Amino acid sequence: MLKMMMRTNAAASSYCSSSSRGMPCLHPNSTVVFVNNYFAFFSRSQASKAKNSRRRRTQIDQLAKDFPKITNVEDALNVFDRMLQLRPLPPLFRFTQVLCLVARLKQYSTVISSYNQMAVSGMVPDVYVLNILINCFCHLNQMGSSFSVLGKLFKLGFEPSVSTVNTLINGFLLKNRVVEAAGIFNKMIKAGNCQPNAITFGTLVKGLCMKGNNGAAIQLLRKMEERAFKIDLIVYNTIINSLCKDTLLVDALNLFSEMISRGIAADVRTYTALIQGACKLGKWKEATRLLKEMESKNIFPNVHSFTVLVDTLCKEGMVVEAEGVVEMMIQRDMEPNVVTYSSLMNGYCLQGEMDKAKKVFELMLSKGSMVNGFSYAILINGYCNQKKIDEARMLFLDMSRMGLIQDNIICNIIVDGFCKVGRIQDAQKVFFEMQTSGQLPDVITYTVLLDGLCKNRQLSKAMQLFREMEGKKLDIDIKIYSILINGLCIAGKIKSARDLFCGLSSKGLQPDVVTYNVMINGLCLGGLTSEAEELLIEMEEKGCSPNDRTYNTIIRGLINNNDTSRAMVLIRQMVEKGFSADASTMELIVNLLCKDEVDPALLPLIRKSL
DNA sequence: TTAGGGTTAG
Repeated sequence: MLKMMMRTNAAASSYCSSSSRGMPCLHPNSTVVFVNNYFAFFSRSQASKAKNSRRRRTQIDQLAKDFPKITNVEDALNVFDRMLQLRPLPPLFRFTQVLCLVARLKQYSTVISSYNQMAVSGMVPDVYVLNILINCFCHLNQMGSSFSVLGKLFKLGFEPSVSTVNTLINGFLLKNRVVEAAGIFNKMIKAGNCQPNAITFGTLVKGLCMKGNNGAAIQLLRKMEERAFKIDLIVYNTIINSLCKDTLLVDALNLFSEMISRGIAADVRTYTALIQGACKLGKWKEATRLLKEMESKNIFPNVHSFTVLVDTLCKEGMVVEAEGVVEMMIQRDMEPNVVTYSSLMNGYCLQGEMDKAKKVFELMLSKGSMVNGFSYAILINGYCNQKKIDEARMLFLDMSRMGLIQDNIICNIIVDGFCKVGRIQDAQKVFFEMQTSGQLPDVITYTVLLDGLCKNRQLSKAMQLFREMEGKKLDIDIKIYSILINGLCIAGKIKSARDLFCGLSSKGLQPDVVTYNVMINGLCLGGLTSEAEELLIEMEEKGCSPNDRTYNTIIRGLINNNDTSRAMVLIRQMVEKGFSADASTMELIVNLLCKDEVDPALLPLIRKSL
């Protein structure tokens, strides 16, 4: 394990530092070393040669036999080290096999450091090895290094294969860099010596799905059909999964039927995606039907499938049922993984059952290396939502000790947590620490802090932050303007809020229901209830439907401004639309009833609204 | 021996 960690730490940087000098980390005289080794080997006696050759072949054969048994990085590296000690070295493809195994285990840095060891031993890479390296750098988000390897590929006199291009396209898509991915694809077509294959299209389908563009993904699938490319299970699964995530279960089931009618058998991933789609829509009967159908086809749910069930049940508030699924897994000798437990923990957090959530977290800790950044984020978020910021902060600090990265998502959670309890200085401290540690705040960090400053009546600091956002050319959307309009309203600057609201269309932005709600609230706070009512009419005319929050805000505004009769009209409207009074509106209505300020004829209506 | 598919957090 220690050996593996040392390799991983030395990994990518080793390649990059040398490649930045224009010389990737291959041994400078690798061919010479290889030839010297070769001749040194042949200079031995013939008898010794035959004996050694037999022994070496046996050793390599034994190592090759071990390959399928390798399920972890330690074993892979063990085999790799034994191979490196053999003289002469085993053929390159044996090393490539090990690199593949490690890459499949997602230990990309380890692949790179192992490659560097091969280079030091004098091995010259071929296209396969270089493609594996490019793939690893892509997964490590080091596209620059990927292109350095591509340069090396040319230098060695190779041509990029279709796999090289597919790997680079996938690398860009992994990072949402669709334009660059499309650029490589177009170059590939233009150059003509490397034609796209089914995997190229499969990769592009995945890219479109990642962007939520299911329609375009299906169109590409149809183009594949026109060009007689084989459409396999992976392409179908990619689109079915994307449709299910977007709760388009009917479309997913249609594609599923098409797939089956073409003789492509579904697998556990297909069914898992469909079950998730059904669960997300609360169609539990459909989920059960799919579960029975898959088992009737001898396709059995695995840890992923059960985890999807646990997650969706928890998000539907059915934590007891989710517990049952975890118990069922254990009964079936299926070990729940970090995602299963984290999902269950999230379920408890959503219910505010922090003690139970903490117990799951402790259970995970007791199982060794089961806790990851996600687990921390879920628990920290749970504590923040319960306004238990000190518990959240302790966990946040604990992450560094555990060697876990406090990424933007976690920092944003903790900044928000501090803001929600009014500890703006602590929130700002995390915000500044992010900048000094190189974990640059993103648009969500800014949004969270801006909201915190506004709600804690620190308007000048909020405006300063907003200007910083503009200066950094962050994508300032309608949510951010809603926060700012709300801040101005809370500070009593209704005119400024109204000016900002009226200027939205000139910025190409449309107010949404939240923007209308905060502006209506501001107008009510300023006693401008007639204008608030006009805005209610305007929003409906512009196709933005008011919600229960809109009605509650305006009704409270009218009551607070002693316009009981208009409040009653809007209570009627609210009830007719199926909305009801929230706790604070209810309190105001009850006060009115106590003061006999309500027409008794309206009592049945009020009862309905409560 | 290389490239495309499923689960958790703001």
